[in-house]
Amino acid sequence: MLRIGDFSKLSKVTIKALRYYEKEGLLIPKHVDVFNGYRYYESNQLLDVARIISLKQIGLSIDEIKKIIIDNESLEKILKSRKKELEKTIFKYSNQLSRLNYLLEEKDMKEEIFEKIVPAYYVYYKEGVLKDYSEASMFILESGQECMELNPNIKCIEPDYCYVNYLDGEYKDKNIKIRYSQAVIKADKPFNENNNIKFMDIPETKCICIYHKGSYDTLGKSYAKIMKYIEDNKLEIKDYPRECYIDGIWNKDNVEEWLTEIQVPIK
Amino acid sequence: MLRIGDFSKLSKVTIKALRYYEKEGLLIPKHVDVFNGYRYYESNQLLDVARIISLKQIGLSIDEIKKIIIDNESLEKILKSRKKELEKTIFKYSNQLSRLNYLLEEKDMKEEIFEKIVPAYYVYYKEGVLKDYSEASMFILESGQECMELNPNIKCIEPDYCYVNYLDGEYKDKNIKIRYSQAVIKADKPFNENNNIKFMDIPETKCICIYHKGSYDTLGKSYAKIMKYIEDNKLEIKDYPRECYIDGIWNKDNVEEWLTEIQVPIK
DNA sequence: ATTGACTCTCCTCTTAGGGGATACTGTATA
DNA sequence: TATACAGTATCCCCTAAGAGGAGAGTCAAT
Repeated sequence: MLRIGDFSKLSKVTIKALRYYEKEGLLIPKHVDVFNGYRYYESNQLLDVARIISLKQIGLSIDEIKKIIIDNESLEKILKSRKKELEKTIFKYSNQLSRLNYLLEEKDMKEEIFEKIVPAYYVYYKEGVLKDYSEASMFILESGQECMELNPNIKCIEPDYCYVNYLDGEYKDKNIKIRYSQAVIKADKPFNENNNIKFMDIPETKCICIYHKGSYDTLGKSYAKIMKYIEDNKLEIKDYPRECYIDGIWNKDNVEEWLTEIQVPIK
Repeated sequence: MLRIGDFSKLSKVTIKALRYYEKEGLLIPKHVDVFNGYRYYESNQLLDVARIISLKQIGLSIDEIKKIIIDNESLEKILKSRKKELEKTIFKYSNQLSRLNYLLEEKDMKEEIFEKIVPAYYVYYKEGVLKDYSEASMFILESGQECMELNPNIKCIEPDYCYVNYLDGEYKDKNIKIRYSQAVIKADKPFNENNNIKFMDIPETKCICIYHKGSYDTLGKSYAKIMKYIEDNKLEIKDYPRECYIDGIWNKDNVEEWLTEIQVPIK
């Protein structure tokens, strides 16, 4: 019979861990002295501790190991679920590494691009063609008015979520095909549509995002950055980028304070 | 000014997290109402939260992010150290996956092989050639006696650690070249050696291990298992396997209870 | 005035033990 | 035989990054 210290040295498992495994019911010493509480292990319990260590070394949690050893659950089932989890984990960390390398390669190392999951929304939208960018704000304003006339009781969500998609495949500065969308609160009855104003559900989407501060003249730079990022990290674009307006002429006089977010939906 | 709920929706960061970041000094709301404690954020703080999220998404801890944002430490330094850590992490999980796949491929899925770090020891050893395996126990016994005669005050470590290496490159059942080693407590003066008994330090070693229960006749099966494991997981053997004796004829009458551990040093 | 949605602080919980305090035991030495 | 010291026991606090919930206060609309 071995006292805990010797058993610990033989098994190379710390005394703390052995006591913890006992508490969890994973490894009960063969004998515990009634008077002084000393734990006594038998050398063949090294087999039991080896099993625990082996399972730990493929990354199973104590709870999972308990399921296997105590509740006699199917090892295969647990291993398969662990495998899936492990593959996900490795994918996650590979992603992180890729982003990290991207950052280290950039000279300025601007850590401003991030990922988020944009929830599902219900939006009205209007498409149109602009002669040039200066018409954009008017287009947006008119879309809102037209929708309100059509549906006087409609309400935008709060906080606001509205964005523009550029529907041309390439960059243009004339005859720009545009779609303006604004998230609204769904009502019991469907809203009225017309030739211009339509409604649709947009699903939850994972997006790569960047905030753009200041004038819209330099938006192109932010687009370029985010596109380079997506390319470098081998991500796949799933839909038109969304240009979301947060602060602008409507609430900030100083153009330096305008804030726009570009969201690129990815797979 | 945005209340925490709206700021949370805009940034897609939970309220709990926002409060936590404030507590950590990472993101202080622009204004806190003195009377009711309400936090008010400005929309341009979305840029700050984006930076935090971006750094979190390459796996930096809050403490590391604090170093960057609050203490203004070199981003490059932190990113590089994170990169090293990340590469280690990915290696670790890839290892786990490889072991997991090994287990899933085996029909019986015996999770009995494990890895451990065997500490450094100081050992005496004796080499010799056995006519066949039946001579082994005698060889071991005589080694011990010879060493004791040479060094009457020598003491083995407790618990015992002793093992045999088979020095032939291939399997043999006659004229087996063997080395028996036993860990002892180092003394102030070096011990006496002779032509048979030598001393050496063995360094700390990472080993793949398996316990073998029962008669030595079936040790070959355990060797085969562990070697297949090492091959399947593409590990590199660094030294002769150690056959460590834990329980045997000296303390257990029943051969079924004999316990032996095979340790294969790897890189 | 009331209701319901928001917000506040404070508390506990999560993993797998590690570190340390304090008290008791067992054994070897003087 | 007394003592020193190494080993063991239990108990409590700590980890990271919030999540979950309790209980109380606050805001805006009806």
